[in-house]
Amino acid sequence: MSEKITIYDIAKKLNITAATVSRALNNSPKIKESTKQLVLEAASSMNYKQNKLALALKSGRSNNIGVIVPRVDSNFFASVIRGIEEELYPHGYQVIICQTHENPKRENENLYTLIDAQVDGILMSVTAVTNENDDAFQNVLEKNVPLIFFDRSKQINGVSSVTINDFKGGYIVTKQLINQGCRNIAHFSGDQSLEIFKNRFLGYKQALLDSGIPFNEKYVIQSKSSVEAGKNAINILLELETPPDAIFSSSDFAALGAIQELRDRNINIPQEFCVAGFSNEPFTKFMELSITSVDQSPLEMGKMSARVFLEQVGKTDTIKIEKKVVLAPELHIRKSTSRINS
Amino acid sequence: MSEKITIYDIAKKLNITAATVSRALNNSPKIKESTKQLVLEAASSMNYKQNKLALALKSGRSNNIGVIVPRVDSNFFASVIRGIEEELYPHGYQVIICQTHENPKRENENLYTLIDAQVDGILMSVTAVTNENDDAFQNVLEKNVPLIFFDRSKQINGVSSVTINDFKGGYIVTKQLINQGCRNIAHFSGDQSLEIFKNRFLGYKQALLDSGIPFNEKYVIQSKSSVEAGKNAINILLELETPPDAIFSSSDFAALGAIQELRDRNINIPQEFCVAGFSNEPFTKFMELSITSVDQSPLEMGKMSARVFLEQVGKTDTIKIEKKVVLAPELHIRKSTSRINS
DNA sequence: CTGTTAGCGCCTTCAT
DNA sequence: ATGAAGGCGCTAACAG
Repeated sequence: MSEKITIYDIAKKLNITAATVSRALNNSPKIKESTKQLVLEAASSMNYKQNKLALALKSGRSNNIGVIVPRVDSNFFASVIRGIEEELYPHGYQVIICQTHENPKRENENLYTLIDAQVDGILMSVTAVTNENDDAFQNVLEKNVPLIFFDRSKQINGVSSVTINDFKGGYIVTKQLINQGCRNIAHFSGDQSLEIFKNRFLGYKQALLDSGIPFNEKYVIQSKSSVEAGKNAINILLELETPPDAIFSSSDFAALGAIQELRDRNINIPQEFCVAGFSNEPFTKFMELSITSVDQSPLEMGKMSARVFLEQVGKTDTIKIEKKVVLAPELHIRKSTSRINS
Repeated sequence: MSEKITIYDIAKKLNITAATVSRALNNSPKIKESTKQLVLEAASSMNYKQNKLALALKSGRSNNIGVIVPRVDSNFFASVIRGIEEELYPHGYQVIICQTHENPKRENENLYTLIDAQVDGILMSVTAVTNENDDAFQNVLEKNVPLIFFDRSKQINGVSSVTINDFKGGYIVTKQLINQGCRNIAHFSGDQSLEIFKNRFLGYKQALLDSGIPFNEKYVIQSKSSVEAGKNAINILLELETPPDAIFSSSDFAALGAIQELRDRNINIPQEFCVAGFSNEPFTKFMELSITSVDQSPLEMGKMSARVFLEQVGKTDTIKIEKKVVLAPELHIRKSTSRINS
């Protein structure tokens, strides 16, 4: 019952050859309509299933695409993956998930593993910008496997990317803080070797300049994306002789940490202190004191990455199609930075 | 440069045969140490990579396992997937993700697609309990592909599952509400054709009985897992002539909706009304009015499912190893049900 | 210890 | 319109 049945079994039953069966199944025009019917019926009655592995071996295409992310249990990455899967599903691609856990070595392994597995493309968010993985990326390109970066990208010739305009994101959120009357605006940044964090920072800086507010280096703190890190960071800032009156955090989690700490110190938000985050994590909306944040439209980012992949796949041209898609960030203004209505 | 190089290329270069190369690469004891070295060196210098597809075709094993979930962008499922990936990674398995979007038809397609793709196992959370997909499940079993349910399971002979004790979860959370002095405890349930929701409900009911509190059918409302659904549900309850003074919701999102609505009506939580949820979504902890919820240890559930798979894979015995792992739920008591400290 | 051969399941020229 | 034969890359008897 569970025996694998092949086109040879069908051929034998019909007293024809496997080649004919193959052609019939693939709807080749060279096959007589009558035999085509015969084959189709036999195939379904015998419960025939094409062996994708054999097909993949023969064609060199696996119909799998690999997705590499730092971790899958974050709302942002999970949403991107959802978008990718939804977009690729109708095209018959399966999505293979890899996690780096922010470890460049894992990233390296994942890249080689996916290539070994003969994926038809790799969509990924870069973990770090060491160049120790350059060989792995080169390997991907040499194998002519489409490589697409989303969100966290890396400058490599011939590689497409889908990102948001992080500079603008940083800019508009900072402007909002300024509009609320804040003048001593601090910034929690991530690892600035990653472009996304660098650009958010630059947007922040530019907004200050454009408003005639001097940039203060002491107001910029590099912190991890966690509640704990946010608490630590705000504590450092509050020790300054001129403590800030607002924070733009590159991470919603760090923003939350700051808020919790401020509250413990009975500092009124948003009246005395405004806080804004980045990523629009679900909880920012749900909080009683909802948190202003910049949305990165992860679902759309995933879908767009998938579309870029679909455009590139199969194109054997050595002329690399390098496509840079930049999505617009969207500021969600909430209570944590709304002095007007509070 | 990007040409695929095979064991034949290595063989040719070394004037030996491909079989020898294969054996050397696989560290066969029959190969002279010296030639083994030669082969290894040649392989690395020629940048040889094994073609997994050919291997898979030959062995019938793909080293891929399929994971089917309703959606990937929920903290619970994402965490389970993370657990699965982490556990299987050291064993060389890749994880293929499929989403059903709660659509039985998609579930059916996903099952067949994964079998077509020759996955070595399927780990899944069932979408619905129609029996329209019975053929698809049977197909999996006939192909002798290990099938493991996590969280949402389905009673099928020979299929293992990893779940939590939902009955107990419903029981302990209801007990907590009773301990806080609540006597008119309502329940938001999910689709009770799914065992998890049925069991949470039964636990709730039992807790009431054990405390001598009469069960009131009108207090049980079936609602979707969304903020909006929670609002609708609470509004219905508040119309009753004896409105409840507490809710145990099978969904954190619905619990949140209820809380928002209660707050709009200036009903004091937890003093006048207690609310508890289920799943321990991140936001339940982050809220200023943190929400009591039952943790399902999704990471552990994922790892455990993976381990059960690893135990079963390769066992060709027709004696099916049916293993039922039940994890303990953990109640996280927070402000929404804590009258003592507030 | 190494070479020869066959085959995993499918597709695709080349004949007929 | 169909059959025959070779090969995708690798492994596993079976020889020697």
